[in-house]
Amino acid sequence: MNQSSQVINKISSIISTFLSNKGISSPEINFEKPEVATYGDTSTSVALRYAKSLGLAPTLLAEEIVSALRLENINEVQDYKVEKPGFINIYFSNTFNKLVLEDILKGDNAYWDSTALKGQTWVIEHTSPNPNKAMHLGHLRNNLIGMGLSRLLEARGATVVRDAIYNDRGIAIAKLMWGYLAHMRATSEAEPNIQYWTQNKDKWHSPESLSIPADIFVSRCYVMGEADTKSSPETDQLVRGMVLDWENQDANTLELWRAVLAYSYEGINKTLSRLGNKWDNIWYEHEHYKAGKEYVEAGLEKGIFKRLDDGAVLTNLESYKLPDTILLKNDGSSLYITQDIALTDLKKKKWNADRLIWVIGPDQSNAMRQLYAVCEQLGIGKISDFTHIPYGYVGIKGEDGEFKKMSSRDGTSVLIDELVDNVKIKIAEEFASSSKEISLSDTDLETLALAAIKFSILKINRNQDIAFDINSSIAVSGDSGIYILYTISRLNSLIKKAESDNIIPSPSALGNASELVKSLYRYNEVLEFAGTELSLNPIAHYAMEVTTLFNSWYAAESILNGDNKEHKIAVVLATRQILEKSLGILGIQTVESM
RNA sequence: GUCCUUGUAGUUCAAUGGAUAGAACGAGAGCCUUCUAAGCUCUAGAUCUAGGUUCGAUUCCUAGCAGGGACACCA
Repeated sequence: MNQSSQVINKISSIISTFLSNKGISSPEINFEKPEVATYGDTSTSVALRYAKSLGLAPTLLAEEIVSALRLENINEVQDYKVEKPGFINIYFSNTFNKLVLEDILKGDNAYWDSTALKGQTWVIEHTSPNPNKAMHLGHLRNNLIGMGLSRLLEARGATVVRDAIYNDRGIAIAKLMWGYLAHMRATSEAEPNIQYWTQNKDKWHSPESLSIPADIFVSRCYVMGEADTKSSPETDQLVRGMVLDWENQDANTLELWRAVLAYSYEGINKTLSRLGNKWDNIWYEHEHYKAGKEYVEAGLEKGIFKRLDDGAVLTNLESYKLPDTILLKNDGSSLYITQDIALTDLKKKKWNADRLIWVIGPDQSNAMRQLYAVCEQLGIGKISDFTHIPYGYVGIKGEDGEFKKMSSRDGTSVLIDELVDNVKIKIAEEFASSSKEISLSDTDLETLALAAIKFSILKINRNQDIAFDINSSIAVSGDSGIYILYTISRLNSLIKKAESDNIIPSPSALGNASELVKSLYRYNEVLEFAGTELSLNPIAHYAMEVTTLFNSWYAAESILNGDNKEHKIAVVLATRQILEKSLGILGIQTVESM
C-alpha cells in the first residue's frame, strides 16, 4: 500500500467510525474529484447520503463529520469545507503532493501493483480473424479493445489468457481454395483441379510472384471463388464436394487446404504483429467442431433441450427470457453455438478460468446470451462467469455525413494496413512542414501513426459507432495520441537536460504544480474504475488530462531554472512515468523525441 | 411485433446519481531573442420529447420520437 492512498483510507475510516457510532451499519464512503478546483481536491457526499436516515440536515451532519476529522489532525490535509447542499470538500496540503511523488518515483512495487484481481484467471477471446478476408477497421477496434482489456486486467493483478478462434473449415474455406485453384494459375496450361495442382504447384501464383501482400492475395482468391459459385451451379456443386472431401480426410484436399491457409495466416500475422497483437492460444475449428454434439446429446438426456419432429434440437430458455435457438440441425450437423458450447467448456477447464470474456461485435449479443444460458444449464459455468464485450461498428462517413457500414463489395472497406500507411504519410507531411531540425525514422513514423490511430479509437466509449472519415478521422493535433507523444518527448528532453545539469530529483512539500500532481495521484483510481467497467476510454481521457495539465504548467513555469528545480524535475519524472503507464495499457508506444 | 443498443455545442467525442455539463476540431483574439509553438492563454456555442423516482437526473424508471443491431436449423 502506498503512502498517498493511506491518507484517503484514514479519512475514510474516521468517517466510517463516526457514522457507525451514529447507528449506520457499514456505511459506504465514496470520494470523487470535484468538477472545479475551488471545491477541493477530493470530495465526499456521505452527509447527503445518510442525513435522512439520521434525521439531520445534510450540512449539519457534514459539519459534525468535519469536526471529527479535525480532531485527528491529518498532516496531509490542509482544510475541510462544508458546501451546500452537504458536500464535504477536502483540500490537501503540499505534504500530500510530496507523498504522491515519492510513491510514483519509488517504482513498481510501491505504486503500481494492484491486488484487486489477484488469484483470478480471466480468459479473453478477441480478434478471431476471418481467414478469407484482409482485416479491416472492425477487426482493428476488436483487437485494440481485446488487447487493451487484457493489459488492464493484468495491471489489476489478474492472470490473463488471450485466445482466438480460427474458423478454418467449411464452405467459406472451400470457396477460397477454389478461387486459388481457378484464378491464381500462372500459366494457361495449369488445370484447375486438385490432383493436377499437387503435381504442379509451381504453375500457380503466390503473393511473392504477384508482389502483393498475402492477405490481399487471399481476399482476391475468396472473392473470385465466391463469385464463381454464385454464377455457376456446377462450380457450386464442386465446392460443396470439396467440403465433403475435406471431411473425409482426402489427402490432396487437405494439402491444398493447408497451403491456402498458410497464405491466410501469413497475411493475418503480418498485420497483427504491426499492432502488437498477442495470443496465448489459438483454437482451430477443425479440431473441435465435432465435440459440441455430445454436449447437446447430454442435454437432451437430462431433458434440458427438446428434439423437434424433424430431428433438430431446440433450447428451452424460457426461464432466461431469451428466444430459443436451434442447437443441432435436422440433418444432425452442428452450428456455431454447438461448437461454442464445447469450446467454452474446453477453455474453462484448460485454464481453470474464473471469468471468460468474448470481445465480439454487437450483432452477436443475442447469440452470446443464448450460449451463456445453455452453458449454465449444462453446468459448464455460471452465467455471471461469462461476459460479452460488444463494441460499436466502425463505418464510413457518407457524403451526407451519415453513418454507412463498410462493405468490401462497394469498395468502402478500409483495411488496417492501408490506414496505418496513410496516417504515416500524413504525419510525415505534417512533420516536413514544421521547421523541425530532428528527422523521423520510419520506425518513429510507424510508432506515431499507431499512437494516433489507437488513441483515436480507444478514447471513444466502446459502444459508440464510429463514423470514419478517411480524411480527418485520425487527429494529429489537439485531442490526439500525437499530442501526448509530443509532450512525452518534451519530458524526455527536460529529463536529459536535468541530468547534464546535475539536478537530482527530489519531491518537496514546498513545491508547486499541485494540480498536476493531484491528477497523477488519480492513476490508481482511474485504473480501478476502468477495470470494473471493463472500459478503456477512461484511461485515454485520463492520459489527456495529465498531458494538458502538464503543458499548461510547462508554459507558465520555467522548470530547469529558479527555485525548487529538484522538486520540479521530480514532477516531470513522475508525469512521464504515469503517461507511459497509461499509454502502455492502451498499447501505445512512445518515441524518444519528435 | 419482441429484445438489445445509441441519441449531448456546427463537427468528433467526455461526464462513478452530485456542485457552474467538460475537451478537441472548426470560428474569432492574443503568446516564440529564454527548457521542443504538433504547444499555451482568452471569447462564442449543446443534454431528442413528455412524465416519474430523488435533497439532487445527461445518468435510474415509464411512454414516445429517431438511428443501428438481433430474432430457430447461415457463418
